[in-house]
Amino acid sequence: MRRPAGRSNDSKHVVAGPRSPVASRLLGIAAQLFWRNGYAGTTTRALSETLGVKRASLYHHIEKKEDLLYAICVNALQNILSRARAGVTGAESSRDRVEALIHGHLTAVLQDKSQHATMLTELRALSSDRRQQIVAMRDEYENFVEGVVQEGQASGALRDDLSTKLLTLGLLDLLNWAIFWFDEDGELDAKSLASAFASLFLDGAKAPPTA
Amino acid sequence: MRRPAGRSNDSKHVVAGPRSPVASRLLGIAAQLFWRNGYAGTTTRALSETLGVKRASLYHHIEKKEDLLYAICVNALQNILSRARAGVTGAESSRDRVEALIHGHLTAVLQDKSQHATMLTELRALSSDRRQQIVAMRDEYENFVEGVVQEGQASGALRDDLSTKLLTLGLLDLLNWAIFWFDEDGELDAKSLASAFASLFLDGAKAPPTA
DNA sequence: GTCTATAAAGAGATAGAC
DNA sequence: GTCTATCTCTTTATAGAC
Repeated sequence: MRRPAGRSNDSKHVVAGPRSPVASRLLGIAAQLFWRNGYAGTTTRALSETLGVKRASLYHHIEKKEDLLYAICVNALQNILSRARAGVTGAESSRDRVEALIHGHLTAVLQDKSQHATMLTELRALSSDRRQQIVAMRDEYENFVEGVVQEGQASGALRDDLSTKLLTLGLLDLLNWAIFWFDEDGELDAKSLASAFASLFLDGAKAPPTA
Repeated sequence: MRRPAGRSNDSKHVVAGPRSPVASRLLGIAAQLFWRNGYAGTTTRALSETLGVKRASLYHHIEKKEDLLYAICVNALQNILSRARAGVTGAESSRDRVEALIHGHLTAVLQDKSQHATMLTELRALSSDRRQQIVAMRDEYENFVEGVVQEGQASGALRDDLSTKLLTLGLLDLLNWAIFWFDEDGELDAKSLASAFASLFLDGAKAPPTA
């Protein structure tokens, strides 16, 4: 788990690892604990106990704790980027593309809250080398979002009195941090939330003119 | 620093402590380190070195590391609640109240990013007793915001096809997480950002009808 | 692939002098 | 209010048997 995942064919290996029981559960468990207690606040003891193995057994699957954080970040970003791209590609109008982006982003992050939240908040704990790689992937995604917004402005679908950057950042704020309060067991499912937030972002919170 | 701050007159004591040099810098330094490295990732060694004293000297000012996190959370929430309340009180229309809330919230959190970011992301590291106190304060603030939104809907200023809760959560997402990318040395100052986000939230990102 | 045992370093916190 | 010195516990990680 030492090398960057890049976009090569072995990236799935980083994500799920060999099919053995512990390896397949490792990333998911780690993400849950990292999200709940933070990366530094999660001990290898807690990891091994949750997995049901002794501490030393962890080191058959990873070289060090940081490998888990790195794999989680790569995983989360690959996931959201591919989902958002897939959604946007199928859409026909600029407005549809923005809506597809919102749906893709929200369904991706809400389906795996722990991994995405960990990527968003614990990136700082990575070694400088790996952190730079993850930041580059994150920038790649943000540039993609910015491109969709930019195209929306150019086509006249989105307002252009606010800068592309600011619209993009506002949109990402709205989308990323729903992780903190979204309840998958609540009344609202991810798709409904996405529709509501698409309308909120595009049409605003103001009451429409009564005509 | 062991007892809850409540709203009593000694709350300033929790915030700034006695006027001695180290005590007055303690919370600010701690917030910066907690934000950069996380609470668990910040050692008392790092704290004391940044302050320029030996580690043992810290314990003249606090009983334990957690005291710092608790004081930062109390501080941040008192600050934002009083600013938002003050802004909203002066406004005349429902729309003005929403705009005042956005301005108050953003200027409060952007003026002290470290403390607010720490409160938002490191709350989990508090003891269960203190965490409950902070969550109660946070809920008090969120209820205040929800009240402003609710009143906006009742008065016809805000749309009511989306639930009060959802509008409130969307608004808080937009406002809270600007901490992550706002640059106080950048071109955009906090007031301009607040105006832009107020317009984005209320009017939406869609281009207005050309008519 | 998992285990017992242990190394080696780092953590939070305290005692008591000045 | 700060210091030196130290205690005690926990941490990540490794060695080597099974």
